Amino acid sequence: MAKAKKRLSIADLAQELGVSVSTISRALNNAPDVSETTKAQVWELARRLDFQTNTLAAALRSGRSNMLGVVVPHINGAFFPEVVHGIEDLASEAGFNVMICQSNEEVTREEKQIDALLKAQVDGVLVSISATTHTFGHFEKVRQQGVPLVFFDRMPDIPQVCGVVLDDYRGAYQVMEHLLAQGCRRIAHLAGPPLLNTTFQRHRAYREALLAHGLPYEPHLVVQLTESDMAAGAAAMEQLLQLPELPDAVFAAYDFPAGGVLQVLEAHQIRVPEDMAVAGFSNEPFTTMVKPQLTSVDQQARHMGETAVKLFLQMLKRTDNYVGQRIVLKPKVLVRDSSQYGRVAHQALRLTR
Amino acid sequence: MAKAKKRLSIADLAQELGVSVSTISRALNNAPDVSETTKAQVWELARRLDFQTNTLAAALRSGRSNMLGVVVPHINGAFFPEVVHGIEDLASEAGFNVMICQSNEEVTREEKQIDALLKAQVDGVLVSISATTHTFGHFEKVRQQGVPLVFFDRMPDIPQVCGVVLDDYRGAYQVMEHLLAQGCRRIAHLAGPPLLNTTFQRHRAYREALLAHGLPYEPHLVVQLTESDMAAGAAAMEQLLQLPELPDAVFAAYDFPAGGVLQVLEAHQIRVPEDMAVAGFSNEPFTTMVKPQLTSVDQQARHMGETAVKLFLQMLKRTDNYVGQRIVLKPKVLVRDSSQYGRVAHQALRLTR
DNA sequence: ATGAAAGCGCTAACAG
DNA sequence: CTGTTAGCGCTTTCAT
Repeated sequence: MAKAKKRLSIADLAQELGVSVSTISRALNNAPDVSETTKAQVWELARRLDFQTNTLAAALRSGRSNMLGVVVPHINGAFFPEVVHGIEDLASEAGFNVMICQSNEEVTREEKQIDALLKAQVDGVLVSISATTHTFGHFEKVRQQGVPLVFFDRMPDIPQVCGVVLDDYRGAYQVMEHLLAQGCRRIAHLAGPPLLNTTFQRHRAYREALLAHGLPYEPHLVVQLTESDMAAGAAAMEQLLQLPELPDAVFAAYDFPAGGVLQVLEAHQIRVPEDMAVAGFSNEPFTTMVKPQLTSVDQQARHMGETAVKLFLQMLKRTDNYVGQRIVLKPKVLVRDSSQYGRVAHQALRLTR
Repeated sequence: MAKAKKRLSIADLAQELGVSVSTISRALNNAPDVSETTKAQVWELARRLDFQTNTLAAALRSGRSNMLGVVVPHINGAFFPEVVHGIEDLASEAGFNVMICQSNEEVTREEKQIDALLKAQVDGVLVSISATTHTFGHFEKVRQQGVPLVFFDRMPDIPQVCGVVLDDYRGAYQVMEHLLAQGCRRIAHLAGPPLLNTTFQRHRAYREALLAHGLPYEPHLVVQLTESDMAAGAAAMEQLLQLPELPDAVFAAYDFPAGGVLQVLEAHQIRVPEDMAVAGFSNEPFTTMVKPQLTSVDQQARHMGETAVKLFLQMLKRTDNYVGQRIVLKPKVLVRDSSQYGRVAHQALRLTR
């Protein structure tokens, strides 16, 4: 195996072509003030020698790295991967390389990741905060360094943030209206982290929809999930089954717990949706694979990712202290058999909230 | 909003403390030859001023970036995210930052990602190749630059590669033995990309298990999947249903297609496993949420990720032309209701192949 | 249209 | 134990 050869630098190309390094640099960057002939020569030589410009050096000198940092809480399930897809598509189109980091739902890790990104001199940071993020100093730091900061889906509750979110309230409210329209009157809720905007809104919609329909908000019908996986949903359902009076519907803040609910109900031979309707949130692919298929809410993942990048590009163009906008995407409720009596073909809910 | 202040450099710290930059550098890097007192002073000052060492400059100068590049075909499903978790855990423990890239199952993208990683001067590259990777020049380039290269799960068929894979053959063979033991005699196979080592081995095991049991290998019972999602599995099953004589079992190379199979069978009111047994591969979480629960094979995702990092660390320590080893992990067959008549509590298969 | 030269912020000899 | 110094490879004025 060949010993690590010294990589060539633009100086090598310069020497080879008998021009200066600056000419090489300009040619490689397609600067407007280089003659077409030299430019062609340089590119040809670079191609022939398989020259790779050292991005580190370029970034160090220019202050721009052409890298976009992305911090997500995790990449389980379909949502975040799909968002990341959207991000990558648009970002690479715009000439940026994307660096993905997982915070693992831990603030400390999130802080470290942000630090690492900043140190790597990324040109922008896109973040969906962790469930344990209740301090925001690390985000301030990003802004102080003049690095565009865009949030997506999960957004901190601080002023002047730029980002794109789903209208979680609306999505959840529509689910509730649907359940209520189906005749459910004792609806339980499996709630996500109360400090996340997303699950907070879903919970709020749950509550307000009940009240708007003259039903009481009963705290013992609300179970706080500690995880967002199947097991957590199953545990929550077991807990609900201890109640003297059972709910007639369960609305979970995430799909996986809703899946756990279905399992427990089946084990207890409780029919869905006849005895109990079930709905989740996220439109995970598995929701159409379970029986009955799970009612859920589409979160526009891909669109969200693309929008985040667009916001970033906007910030990049504007002045230093431009504070971007906040975009809200419309959710799409997908009514399926787990909540639908009689399996009537059902149009998307038309809501007049 | 504050205007992007100039970030401080070690020169600033040096001036502040009245020492030289090299002392600062050494202190910050915990070099052994710095007095504890100065070291403490430096760290204290750095902390107080919230100094961030510029990794770009450090990497440019030292040639080491403390970054590990990871290229995966995608991050859908649970497998690759889990592997990535394993990688991140061990890598961050060893002081490396992980940069995740998706090839999207496209060689061209894979090549670009590798180039980008190389340009960013990563200290190592961990790759699971795309389904369309049939040329390997980009991997050669990695080696030529002396950058440790480790494959995981999907590995190119070239000599002297270092990596960690699952014993896909064994896993698939065990599934087949299980199906045969259950009395299945006309087993269909939904095959993955024939040029990927993983799915190639699963297919080979399918074939050889049949032959070993005196059964014919019938090409029309093998459907080549074009995607690895539910829809592809559903389409494949519809195709199998056209056969004059139906199979009595379906072994899919991936879980999601197997899920699609279940759906189609249910739509056609074909009972599982009584009329047709079904098995997948990957042990996706949803496999325990469908009804009947899906027999599958655990791929040791986390362990695989950790092993890949260990291999990388080994290569880092060795000489330039050390070619790492190839590690094979044992799969674990998980027999569930989709293939198990009579729902007998079943131990993990004990195999004497 | 091209070249010369000054760094970006840091590390690593080498010298004390 | 600490300081001096020469770059890492590139971009970017400022000249020409």
